[in-house]
Amino acid sequence: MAPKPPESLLPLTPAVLHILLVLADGERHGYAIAQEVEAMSDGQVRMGPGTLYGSILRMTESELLQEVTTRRREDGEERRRYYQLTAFGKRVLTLELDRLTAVMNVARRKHLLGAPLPGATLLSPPLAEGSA
Amino acid sequence: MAPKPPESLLPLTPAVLHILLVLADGERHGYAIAQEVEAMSDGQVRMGPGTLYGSILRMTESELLQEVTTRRREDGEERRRYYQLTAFGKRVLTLELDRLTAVMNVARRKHLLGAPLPGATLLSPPLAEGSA
DNA sequence: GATGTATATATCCGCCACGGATGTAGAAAT
DNA sequence: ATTTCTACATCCGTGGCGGATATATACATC
Repeated sequence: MAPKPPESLLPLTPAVLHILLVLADGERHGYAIAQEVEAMSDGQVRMGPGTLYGSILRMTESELLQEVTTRRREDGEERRRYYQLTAFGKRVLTLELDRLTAVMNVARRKHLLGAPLPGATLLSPPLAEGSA
Repeated sequence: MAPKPPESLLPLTPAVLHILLVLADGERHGYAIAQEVEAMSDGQVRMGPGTLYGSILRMTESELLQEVTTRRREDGEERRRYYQLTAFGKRVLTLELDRLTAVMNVARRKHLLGAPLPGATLLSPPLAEGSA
């Protein structure tokens, strides 16, 4: 069921990439995503509600994410809505990181970066399970 | 005359980043830029005329580029319009590459990439101080 | 107990970049 | 002569961004 070629979603927008990166650690609710993005980018990337919930909606529609239904209701946290990556989302994230690695390699060849990457550039870590 | 903080232009769109990367080698005319971008991205990034000339226009307005006037007229190449990076453009490119390096480092910490970057030299030490 | 701030989600809408379609035109090839 | 490639330019529909705004709960402060 995600018969869409993952390459067709590339390149990702910064907002989408950052959301995927946060969710690579595990499920999060929307507000937490925004906070982590800001933290991980050292305050450089700020996600307002428009970008946040708009991106989440589009990403859910394109099946990069899915809402976690098992959680919630346990405490008084009914307000929060948790999201997690789909297998498709992980694949797209990997492809985008590969693409960025290639871009960085170009930059390095042009001596725009300091350090050379040790050979093994883009190998995709085993994708493991496929929920969905 | 470029009193605009370079960070305000970040993050760059893929089109703008690729154009800057091509021009980092030296001056090029528009059509050559499009060809090199397609070549360097291994055909993944295709730049139609709308994106190409639209981006060049905006980049010139924001002083990332400037047209080269000394050239031309030498042969029968009056058609071509050559562009080169400004110092401001080089600075923005460096900042964007630093930003991308930081993103890649985050990805690496999460084990989404294979190889560790040795130096990651050119940014300010990401850890260190505890402001904010 | 009222007021303020942080948490948390949601919608609306203007702005603007992308990028395909289209047009022009000289140069080179067939 | 016609086609193709080079080279630049403009138009405009689509869609993401992202601030403004709204709602509501929890908690701290006064």
